[in-house]
Amino acid sequence: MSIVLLAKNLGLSISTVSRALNGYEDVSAATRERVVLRAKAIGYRPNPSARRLGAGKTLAIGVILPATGSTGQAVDSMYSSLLGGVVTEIEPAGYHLMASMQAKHDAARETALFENFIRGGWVDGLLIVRTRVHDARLELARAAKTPFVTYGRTESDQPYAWVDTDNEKAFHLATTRLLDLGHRRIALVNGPEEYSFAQFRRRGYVRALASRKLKPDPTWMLHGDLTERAGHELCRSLLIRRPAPTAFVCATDSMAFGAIAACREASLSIGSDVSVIGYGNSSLSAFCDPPLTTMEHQVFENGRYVGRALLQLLRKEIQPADVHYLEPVVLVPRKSDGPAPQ
Amino acid sequence: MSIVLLAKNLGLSISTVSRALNGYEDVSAATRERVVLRAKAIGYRPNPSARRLGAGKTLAIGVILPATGSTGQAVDSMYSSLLGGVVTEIEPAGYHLMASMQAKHDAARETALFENFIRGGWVDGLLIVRTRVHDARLELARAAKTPFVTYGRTESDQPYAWVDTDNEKAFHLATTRLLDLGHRRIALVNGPEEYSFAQFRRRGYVRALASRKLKPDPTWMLHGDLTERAGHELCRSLLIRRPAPTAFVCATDSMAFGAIAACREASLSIGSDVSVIGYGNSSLSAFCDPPLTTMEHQVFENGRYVGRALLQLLRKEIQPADVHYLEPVVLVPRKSDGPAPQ
DNA sequence: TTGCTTGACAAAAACCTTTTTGTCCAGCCC
DNA sequence: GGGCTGGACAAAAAGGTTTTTGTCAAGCAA
Repeated sequence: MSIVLLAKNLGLSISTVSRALNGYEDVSAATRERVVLRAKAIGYRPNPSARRLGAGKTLAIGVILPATGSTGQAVDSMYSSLLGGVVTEIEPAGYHLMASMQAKHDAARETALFENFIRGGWVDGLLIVRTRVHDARLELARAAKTPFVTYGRTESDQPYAWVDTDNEKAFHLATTRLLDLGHRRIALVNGPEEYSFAQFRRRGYVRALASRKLKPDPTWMLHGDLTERAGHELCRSLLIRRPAPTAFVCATDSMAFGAIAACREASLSIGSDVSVIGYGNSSLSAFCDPPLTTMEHQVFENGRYVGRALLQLLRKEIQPADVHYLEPVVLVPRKSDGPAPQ
Repeated sequence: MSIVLLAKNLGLSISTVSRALNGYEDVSAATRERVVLRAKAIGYRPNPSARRLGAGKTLAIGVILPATGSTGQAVDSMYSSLLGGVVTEIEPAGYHLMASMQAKHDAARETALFENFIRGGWVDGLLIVRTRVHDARLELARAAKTPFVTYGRTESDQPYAWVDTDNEKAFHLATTRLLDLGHRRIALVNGPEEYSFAQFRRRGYVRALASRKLKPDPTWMLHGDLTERAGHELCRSLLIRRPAPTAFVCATDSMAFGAIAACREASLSIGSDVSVIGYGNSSLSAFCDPPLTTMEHQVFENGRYVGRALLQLLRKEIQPADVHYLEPVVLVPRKSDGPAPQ
């Protein structure tokens, strides 16, 4: 059921049918309606491949998800929500999501995948997630003139479109809360240093300490994978020091659960002997014991923002510099933190 | 950098260049090598859109992920691993993954998405996940002559390609373990009845009870979403009965965590007063308190199997009936279960 | 020599749109 | 009446491959 048949069926030319369906102005309202109705009636759907070739657009947005976990085979569930938001916005506009995955710490493959996506002409736009402090992907995308939005900021001398959560504010908030509870020995169980979110979080933590005239101790600011395992090990390594920390601010809920496990092994009571704050408000955080004090942000809504921004960039309605959305974060107080032990 | 330029550059015809790059036999080895080398040298990449139109293939595999969670915005993290496995296999073959998402309980949208994917010619093959007992998607895919592999089985009068975990065996195993520990009042905290995996799990549970001459009580076989919240509520509703269950077999680790929370609220000690077994061996299950006894299966590897099967189906090397892979499941004993209280 | 096969390459068709350019006619102004 | 404008549609080009069909010379048998 090609456009040729539809045109023949209507007694019109191919071009008129095409223009009618694509909303051009140089086709009369009566004709347009006739075309649209008949197309629907006989179930005509334009062939995406031909449409892509003809229009020079792929109608696809590319995203490469970073695999994490000890086996390098899992994906942070946060990205599911993010992509859900993106899809919600782009699908009504006829765009689809082309997803790939990238093993952990495999820079060569990462670049190859990226090159393939953008230079190979697979996608019209890109979503770049888990930005690094210095992120080569931006240069690649720019060189290929492929519009993109990053989820997370990075250091760049040129304007770029980004959506991010206020990591610095979040960790300032969490650390301040612990300070207010009387804690003075607060450890930071952070994500990998290379990622910019980790830098922002550290900055928030340091700023909060500094505002109380406390000097941050670098040996209490540790980095690791965003996993329970890493949280567990980092926390354990901190707990054997003397004096030991009385509180932990963790980069993710997963890390916090690992940290809690380590505290428990050290026979510390969570929420009284030691305080732990997570990040992400995972579905589990309300049901664990004790319920986890954590930071919530609206990942799905951020995804929608990203999707809208991508569409507008593709339509050249806005410039990359116009997309700077910093989402506020709220603290969800539960029971995993409490007054510092005296 | 089109194939025209490359051909001109080589002094060959377009067709010879195309056939050389695509491994046809009617081009001499010397010429082929020359073409491949030059293509690499000048960075020629075939335009995917043109290739798709020319060959009548999209080089894409479609998958529609089921959104879950109370907000309907999250995706079971299991699918990340599954898709990781799929991507690992199909990308070297030049295929990409086109992903969409589907809100919970939105049958109309589900069908529309599916129709669009297959009738609209967006993909060459499909991965159908979270199969229902009666699943209309199979008919749609068959009608459109789109090859597909299901993850999970379903009731169908025609052969179809499926990959599944041995849910029945898994729950037989878990239930038997609890029976061996002396439990007699074992509740099943299952997923939504419409999904076939829930049926298999119930069957395994029932079979295990029957093999000990125990009559399964339907009011102890509950269904709910695969979330902590649902696990929590279902378990709570069971605990207020008299006599109350002494053990819970749960459809996912998430449900198990919810169940554990409910038990704790009832002041029951997990692993002694009451036993809980999960499913999935989530990364958290080893770090919670007590560590969760659960069932492990190799989702990533299953994804690889799915990917390979899809490629072979697309190449018509095998028939759907040749793809019947039932993955065994292993129990990971930890501390959330123990001897029945007397 | 003729006719057939085969190997290696080339020409052209096909894939199905979108976009650009062209046509034609009615209406209008001077 | 000549020339211009604009509305509505049509013709043709463009997009870059793959696939089908065609060509031509070399090799070989009868």
